[in-house]
Order: sequence, then C-alpha cells, then structure tokens
Amino acid sequence: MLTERQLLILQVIIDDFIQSAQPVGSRTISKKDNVSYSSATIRNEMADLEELGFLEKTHSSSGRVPSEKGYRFYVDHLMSPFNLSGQEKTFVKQAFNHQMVEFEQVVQQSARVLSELTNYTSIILGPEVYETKLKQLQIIPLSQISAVAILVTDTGHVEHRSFTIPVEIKPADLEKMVNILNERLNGVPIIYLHHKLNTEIAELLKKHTSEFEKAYQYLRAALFDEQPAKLYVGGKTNILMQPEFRDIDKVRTLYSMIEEETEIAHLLRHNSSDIKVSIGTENEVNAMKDLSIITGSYSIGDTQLGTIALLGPTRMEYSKVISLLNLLSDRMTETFHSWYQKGSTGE
Amino acid sequence: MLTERQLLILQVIIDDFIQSAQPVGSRTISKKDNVSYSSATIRNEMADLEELGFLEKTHSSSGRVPSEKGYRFYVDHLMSPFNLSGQEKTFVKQAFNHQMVEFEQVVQQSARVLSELTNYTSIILGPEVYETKLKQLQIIPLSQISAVAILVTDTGHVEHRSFTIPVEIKPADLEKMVNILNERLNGVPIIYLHHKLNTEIAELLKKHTSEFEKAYQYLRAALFDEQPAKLYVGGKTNILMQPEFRDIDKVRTLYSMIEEETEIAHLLRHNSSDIKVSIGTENEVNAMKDLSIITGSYSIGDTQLGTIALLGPTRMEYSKVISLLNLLSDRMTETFHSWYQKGSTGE
DNA sequence: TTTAGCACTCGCAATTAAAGAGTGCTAACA
DNA sequence: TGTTAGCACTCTTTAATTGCGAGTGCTAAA
Repeated sequence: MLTERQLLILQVIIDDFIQSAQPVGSRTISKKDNVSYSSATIRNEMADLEELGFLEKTHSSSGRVPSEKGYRFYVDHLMSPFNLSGQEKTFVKQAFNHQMVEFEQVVQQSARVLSELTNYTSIILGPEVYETKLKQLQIIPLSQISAVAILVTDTGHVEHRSFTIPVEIKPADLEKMVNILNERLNGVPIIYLHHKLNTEIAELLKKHTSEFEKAYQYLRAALFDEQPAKLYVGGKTNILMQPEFRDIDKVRTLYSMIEEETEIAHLLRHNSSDIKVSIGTENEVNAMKDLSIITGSYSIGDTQLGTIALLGPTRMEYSKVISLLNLLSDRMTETFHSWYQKGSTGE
Repeated sequence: MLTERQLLILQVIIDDFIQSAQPVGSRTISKKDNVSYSSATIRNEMADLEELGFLEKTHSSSGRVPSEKGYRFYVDHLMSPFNLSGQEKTFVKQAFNHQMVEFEQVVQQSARVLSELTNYTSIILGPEVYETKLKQLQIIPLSQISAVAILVTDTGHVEHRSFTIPVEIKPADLEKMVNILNERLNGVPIIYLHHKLNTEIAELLKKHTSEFEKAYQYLRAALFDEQPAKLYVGGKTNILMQPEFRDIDKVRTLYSMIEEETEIAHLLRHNSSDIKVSIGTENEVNAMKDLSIITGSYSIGDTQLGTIALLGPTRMEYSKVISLLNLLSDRMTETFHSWYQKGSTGE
C-alpha cells in the first residue's frame, strides 16, 4: 500500500534518526546519496507518511520523528540486515575463547559482550531450575541445630538452603533419609519433585518413625520454596549515555524496575526460539513506554534454558542488536551443548 | 579554640543544611529557637568560621555551606546522638522477626532496611570465605566429562564450581580422592587450604597412581581461585532523589563504580569494629569526592565477617545513620550468633 | 509529477530586567 | 567592648524579549 518511494523515504528517515537522535528534515533526506528527489517532494511524502501514522512531529514546524508504528513497520519490513564488523566478531570470539566451565561465567561474559558492543543494557534471565532434573541431594550438618541442604541439577546448577534441625532428630536419621531421597529422586524433573515427594516418598517415609516425618517437614520447607530465576544485568550505566535519558526521573523509574526484578523478568520470559522485538508501549508497562526490548533465547539441546535480551530506547539499532543477539544466543547454546553432549543422562 | 557560641552556630548551620540542602543564611540561623543573637552577630561569626575553614560560600553573596572540614568537625565533636523513632525501631524489629535461616536472606534484609530507613544506598560486603573453615567437600559428577565441586564452610556458606574431568580418570578414583581430602581437610581454615593441599596432601596423593595427580590439578584449579567477596547493594535508586544528583554525569560515575565492585569493595573493607565515617575526599577516590561512606561491621563471635555501609552525599544525616548502623550491625551479629552458638565445632 | 520559492511557525540561545536572598561594613547602642 | 540596626552592594534566579535558523505547507511554474 505504500509506494516504493515512500518505503525508501521512511527507511532513510528512520535510519537517520536512529543515528542522530534528532528530528530529521526534508533537506537532510534529499541530500542522501540514495535519494534523488528534492526537499519539496520529500516534504509531500513526509506529510503523507505522517498522516498514515508512521511519522510524527515534535512541534508544528519541526522535522519528523518515527512513531511507534513507524518503528514496528521498520522492524518488520524495512530494515536491512546488519553485517557485524570484523572487530565485533573477533570481540565475541575472544570472549568465548578462553575455556569456560561455569554457567554463571558464560552468562556474565555474554551480558558483558552484549552491552559493550551495543551500548545498551543487556539482561539475561537465568534458567528456571524447575525445567531441569535433580542430580543429587546433599545435607551437610553444620552444628547440632543447623544444616545446609544442597540440591544439584543435571545442568550443574547448585541451589542451597540453610535450615535448622529440630533437636530430637539424630544426624544418622537425617543421613538415612537423604539416602532414601537420593535413591528415589535421582533424575526426577525439579518441577515434579514436590508432587513426587508428597505422594510416593511421604508414604515411604511414614513407614519409619515419626521423627522422619518431622525432619521431612523441615527439609521440604527449606528446599522447595519458589526460587525466582536469576537476572544478570550488564552495562546498566550505558543507558545513561543515551540522550533520551537526560531526565533523572526516567532513569529512576527504569532503574527501580530493574532493581525490583520480578516485573522485568516477567516481561522478558518468552517461549519461542525466535528473536522478539517489543517496541515502546507494546511492552504494556508504563515505565517501558519509551524503551524497546529485544529478546532471544539460549538452550541445551531441546530445552530452552533462559532468555537473553537488550534494553534500549525505542530509537535503537534494531538491525545490529538482532544480529548480535542471534550470534550470542548461538554461542551460548553451543557452549552449553559442548558441556553436556556426552552422556548428560549417564552416570 | 572555638568559642561556645561558634560551636553552637556551626552545629545549627550544619544541622540546617543537612535538612534543607540549601546554603544557609544568617537570618535563618538567628530565627532558630536555641539561637538568641541577631543576624548581624551571626554574620560576623560566620565570617570567622569561614576563615577557619569550617564553612564555605557558593558565591560571594550566598549563604554558607559546610566544608569537608566542617563536616569532619561536626561528626567528631558537634552532632547530637540520634534517637530512632518508635516506628523505625519496630521496622527493624519486624524485619528480623520472621525466622531467617539463610545468610543471604539476613544480609539482603538488612540492606533493604538500611536503605529504606535512610533513603541512602546501602552496601553490605559479604564475608571473605577465607576467614572461615572447611566443613565438607563434595564432588558430584554430572556427566563423563564434567562435575561440580561443592565446598561448604562451617558458617554454612556454599561455594561451587563446575569443572571438566579428563577422561582417563574414573569416577571411583575421584570419589576416593574426595574422601581423602575430606578426611584431611575438615576444619582447616580456608585460607590455609591451598598451602596444606600443596604440602601434606600432595604427598599423600602422589603415593597413589598418577591419575590422582592429574585429577588433583583440575580440582585445585576449580576450587581455589580467588573468589572476591560478594557485594549486596540496596536502594540504588535512593541516591537519585538527593538533589546533589540532578547531574547525570555524577550518577554515571557513581553507578559505574558500584557496578565495577572491586574499588568500592576495597573502599569499604575495614578491620575495626567501630563505626567509621569517611567524608568526601577522605575516601581518596575521585568519584567519591562529594559522597560520604559510613561503615560498620558484623561478626560471628570474635571473627568479623563483613562490612555494612551506607553511601550518601556528604550532606548526610550522619547521626541517624550511625545509630542505625549500630543497631543493624548488632542485630546481624546477634542473628548469626544464634545460629552457631551451640556447637559450631561439634559434628 | 516534480520542484522552486516564499511566507509562516516554532524552538532555542542570548540578552535584558527585575526581584530576592544574603553579605560586609559602618555606626550607634547597652 | 560586644552586639545590633541599617544600608549599599553582589550575585543568583526567573521571566520576558528578541533574533536566528531549521523546517514546514502551500502555490505556482517547469
């Protein structure tokens, strides 16, 4: 429905605005190499594009600025694929070069790369533990009254919780119980753990003395509370360099949201393996109305582990960010895969 | 060397400025209840106090503002002890009321309380693991080529590291080794671990096959790298409400420093059990030149675990912060003590 | 259909003016 | 001799005024 020329002009305007952060005027566009129309012609087209809702004016005689609809159209149809520079590619390569053995290490490194290469804020959502399987349960007594319970998943995640032990329970009993649990629960997806405990295992434990019952209460409380997925944030200060964040109040609302974690975690989590772009109010959170989020994901094999995202102003280098996100998402998945390909289920 | 009257006036000026954040003039002071001199008299005294370096002017005909020296004098000699309101006390009490069993929980809760009650940014430095003793070492194989090593200290801290296992090492061998290590290392302060490993244990292991030697290499690398103490920060956005942080650049340098962690950790760590106040340039870090840090500590028994601090503008409510820091420091120490008083060394 | 030209709009930066807060100094007072 | 009233002066802050320039919309000519 848009003419060839309108498409071109819209694209050039948005490209320019993404670079300059300044409202762009008709003359600026007419001077571009790939545009061969006079400023007056451009002006007419701009007026049309504004009427169609792709552009906006900041005031009656200013240049044009892309509207949210404009960005959406740009992302869906207009933007040209971004070729990462050799420099950028080697930067990523180097980051993944030195042998990494820790999940956190990989995630933190990725967050750093993303934020340094884009000057936006990167957010990586750690895996929901519940999607992985129990590998081993350990209880280590610290004193007569306290112990720490450690839960290891097949992906190498370690969760731990301290808890107090009622005095009437002997260490030996506790140990026995842990043995039973380990025997029965190895390989069980964390998400079913609670259920399985309450049914089969509870029965089994009841056959022993009442002390088991009590110890079990404590243990369950310690281990199976909801543990929210962890949030890794990189380049929090990058966003302060964007001209749209001259205003302290905006900074505060955004940072409060990041600090609060739950809302942003909810915003990020998504299931598709594709890259998803959410522009401004599409995020349905007031604090995000001038910001865009681009999310991707990383996995081990078939199971998607977590989300990897970049947060920036709506005036974002969408094309570059998407390329980069794809690259990092692949690299992360690759890395994790290389760890567990050989006999993840074997003992 | 200062007259009684000068002391009073200096105190009132600083008190007022801490509240108002505005340069304070002679008339403002003369109207205070506890001051019975005319503005002209105050002016003369102010001129003297300025000459002595306790006060400054922002421009030739403005009111006075405390200098760094002024704050220092205020903190050392002038400020009156702060009585926490009933509300504040119950707020703290409530935070510590519900049964807490996790170290992190206590620390995070404390950080939250501190920042909410002061509107400054709270920073708590976690313990150096090295000051505690090894309780148990666990190695849990995840696949043929990877395993996670878990290290539990007597204070209930859990450190874990994933690492790859060279193929030639059999799980049984690994287990054997862990058993030996546990036997020998239980109760050894983490700080001596490395040394002890390199001398006694290495000997012991060498008596077995060369595979032990190799496995040991891997294990050592995985476990005994420097792990910096963790930083818990609360109320990061509070500082944005202080009028001295209208300037984005200041915000950026400060946040960069907090994000970077090492410098601020170095700034905070201190050994005395007293509260310490560092005002502006006393911190010897350029980014801190308009900020003050007040630090205290928390312990278990005799061993000091970590540092608890508040970060705010030099125009800080020193008195209140000090009271609060004392309170929280006590509460934390109390809580930890209650966990481990009974038989921390017992099995 | 495109473009040149022109009147018009608006924001921005610089300039000026007025108001207000506060000082330093002087001289009078207790 | 210490204290205070009074006053001229300084400097900031705010608002109002102005001119400039970037950019538009519209008209008429190519």
